[in-house]
Amino acid sequence: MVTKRETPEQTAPTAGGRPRLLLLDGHSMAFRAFFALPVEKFGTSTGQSTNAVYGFASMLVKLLRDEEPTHVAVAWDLSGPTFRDEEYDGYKGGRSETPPEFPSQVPLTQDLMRMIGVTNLSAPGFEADDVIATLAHRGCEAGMEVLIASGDRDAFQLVTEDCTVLYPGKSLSDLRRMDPEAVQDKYGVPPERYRDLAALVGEKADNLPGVPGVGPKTAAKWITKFGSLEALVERADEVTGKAGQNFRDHLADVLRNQRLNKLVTEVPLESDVRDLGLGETDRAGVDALFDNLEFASNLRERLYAVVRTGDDGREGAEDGADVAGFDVDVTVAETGRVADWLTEHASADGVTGAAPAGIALEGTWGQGTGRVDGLAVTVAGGASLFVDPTLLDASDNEALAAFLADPARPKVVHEYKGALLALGAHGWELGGVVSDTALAAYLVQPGQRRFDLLDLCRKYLGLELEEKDDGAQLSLDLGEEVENGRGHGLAVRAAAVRDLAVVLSAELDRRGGDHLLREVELPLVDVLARMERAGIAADRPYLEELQGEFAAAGRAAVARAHEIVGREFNLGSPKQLQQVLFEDLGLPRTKKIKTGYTTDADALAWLATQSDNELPGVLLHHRDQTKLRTTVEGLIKTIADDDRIHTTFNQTVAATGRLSSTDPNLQNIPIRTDVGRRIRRAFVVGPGYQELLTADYSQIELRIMAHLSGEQALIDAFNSGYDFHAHMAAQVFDIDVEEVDGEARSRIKAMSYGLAYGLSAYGLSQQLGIAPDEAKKLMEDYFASFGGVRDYLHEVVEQARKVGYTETILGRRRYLPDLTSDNRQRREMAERMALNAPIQGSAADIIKVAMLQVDAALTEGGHASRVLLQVHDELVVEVAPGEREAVENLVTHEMGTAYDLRVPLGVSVGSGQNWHDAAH
DNA sequence: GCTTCAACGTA
DNA sequence: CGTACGTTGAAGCA
Repeated sequence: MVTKRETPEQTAPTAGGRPRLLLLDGHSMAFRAFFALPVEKFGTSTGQSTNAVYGFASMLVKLLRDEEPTHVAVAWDLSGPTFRDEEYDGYKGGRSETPPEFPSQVPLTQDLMRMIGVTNLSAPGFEADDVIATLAHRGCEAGMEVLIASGDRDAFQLVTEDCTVLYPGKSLSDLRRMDPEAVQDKYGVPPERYRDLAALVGEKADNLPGVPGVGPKTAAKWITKFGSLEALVERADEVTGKAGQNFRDHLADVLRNQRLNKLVTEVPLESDVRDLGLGETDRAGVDALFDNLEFASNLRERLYAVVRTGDDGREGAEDGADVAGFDVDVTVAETGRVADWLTEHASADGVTGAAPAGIALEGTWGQGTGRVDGLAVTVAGGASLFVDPTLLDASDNEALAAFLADPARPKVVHEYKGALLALGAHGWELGGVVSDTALAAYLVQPGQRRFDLLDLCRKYLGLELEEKDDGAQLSLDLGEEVENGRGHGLAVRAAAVRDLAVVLSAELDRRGGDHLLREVELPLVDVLARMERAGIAADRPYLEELQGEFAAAGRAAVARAHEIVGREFNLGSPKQLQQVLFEDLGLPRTKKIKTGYTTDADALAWLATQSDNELPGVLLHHRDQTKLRTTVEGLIKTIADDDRIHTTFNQTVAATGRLSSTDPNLQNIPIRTDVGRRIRRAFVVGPGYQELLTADYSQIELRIMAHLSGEQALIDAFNSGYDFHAHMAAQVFDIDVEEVDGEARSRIKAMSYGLAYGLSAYGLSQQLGIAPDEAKKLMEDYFASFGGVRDYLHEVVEQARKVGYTETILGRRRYLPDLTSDNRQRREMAERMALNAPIQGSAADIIKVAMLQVDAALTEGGHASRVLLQVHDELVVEVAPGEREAVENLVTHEMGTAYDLRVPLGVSVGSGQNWHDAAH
């Protein structure tokens, strides 16, 4: 699939060919692009809208490819007044407001043009149209063929045999060629009379009213009859009817319009048309810009295919033709003939490395299970099979099962884990999956939160897939209507997945994430699917007991609070709470928030110290009890029929590479307080198993900091064998480890952990409840011993600012365009993200590798024990009878050897009948 | 019924 | 003025 691209030759006119000048009206085309593409679908993770830039670029690429111009320029309006404003102060008056998402995209588009090698032009006091008119004029005089891309109809007056206007139709890519004949056909007048027509009709967008009741038809009729507007004015008396009277009444407007709509062909410009040759593209610049804008490969590839980049034909360049067409020739095979179809199109003895088949499912999944309502397989060439699982006979079922499970027949799918769960519920296995387009897209752009197939198609294939009213059906919105029989939409999805996988794979290669996909994320999907399917056993009666207890305590707190205040109010409402605390009781104000003053736990604790009033304390207690009650209630709701809780692990949500857990979230079950910790007793070993085992990494993030920074003092602290934080404290305060008291140890512990988050001296002081000066002193003392850490953190941010992204030990990137933001708040936020991402992300890398190793070792050792949960630095394993010692050794070993750091990976394990007792 | 906000649980 | 998540109830809107 990787082919060398031919060197484009459009910058050197073929022998005897005329030079061809392409002129674009920047603002008008960018504005068209803005409205052609939904702004909410085109934006970066940091809020920069990109629809106009994307649309403009993709239109330009199409023009470069189709028209092969030798010279290109984009003319832009400047913000100041033009001579037209001086002539008519209502000029462009009643224009509706520019959408706020638009203006910031103009300089971005201009930057892109410059990097591509296209000249940007503008002239003070003139509009872009005038610049274009001037260049068009000079181009024609120089014997060039001129093309003008503009969304402004005034450009039609420039049309000649040598000068064609490309005017956008319904979509941006659909540019209509307006040559003299086309103008005549459309308006009934030749281009040189177009101004006359426009003057009569008026231009609403420019606040230039024309003759009431006169549209293009009447205007053309008059101009044809009289020959020109000039002649028409002279013989105005001869014009009959109401329209004629209106014309005479509005003659001044018409003449003004005609003066204003004349484009100036003598704008003073520094550049000569000869200087507008298409220059060389700054590939690194474009790459960086596209990364910042979070554009991906399809547009990039199409662009590089049509410009001069200096390194054309380099290996690894993707052949654009492979995806450009997206020719889906879907034939939905009759159900009942599955075996035949598979034999014909997806034969088992097909060559190794054959193009993968795309798989798409209609169905649902979650809670560790799922259901398949429809399945489509699309192979190279577009042939597709649609299967309704309820209509299969035994032989079909067998053939399909064999195909799906066969690791030798490669497949690509969107949301692999969902497919495993849904298919698994029907007894089908899925093997040979070589890519998951959602996972691949996540690794390309980890900042995105959603990876809809539709969105990805738009983004990476430039295809507008349209969701039909009836749900899963998709059609191609490329002016080409497709039939939407049952299964057709699914087959299109499967085809789209195939094409997407190719594009994303190329993109991932470029970003060095290929290894991460193939060796870590993709294999992990199967492990996660089995974890979700297994679930963790829950003790329902115990949870219900807790619920009753927390509810009663909550009710008591409510009663007490009402008693104190002397009236009833909703303790759960921050708004009512503010009323009671600050208005009724007149307690001192706390920190300001959007909706008034905060009533969070810190603030309530502070309030408790500010007066003798019991209320803050009661509120705090109520908060605790309510939080615990809702947590317990949420858990009870999710207990499945098998008395187990099946969470969903999301692999494409956290920007740093961590997993997240939802429905319910089992990664935030209380542990810090004694009361909260009791909830963990509800997670118990299930029938047929002996106990739960937990294994966690100790101080993994700090160990990663030691590894990445190379700070010897920190490395030594891990190798000392002493209590880590106490050892660190001893270093900082220059005392013996035995002399370190609890206070010193906890301060240093907070300092160490805070570092990885970009904690400030102020933040540290807040957390430790000490003066800012004291916190600052603490930081200085800390860095006096561990300066290498500070140097490393600075270096990480600097490097990220330079290249635009951070990287983990396995090469997982996080893009942070805000590092160069002018907005201080955004920039500093991005800096903290930059220093945290490699640390948190590397820890995520390590535990993912550990999960794969543990899982493989359990299988290899023939153990029935299984991993149930992952909580960022901890694994929860359900241990089968008689396997405890073996599993404990195995887990400790595999977690400890997941990655070779400069310090050992500390692992501690514990086991017990429930999650609480398995702690250590 | 939907979204936004404040609040709070975990690593 | 500390990173990364998900869930809840209240409030405001349609």
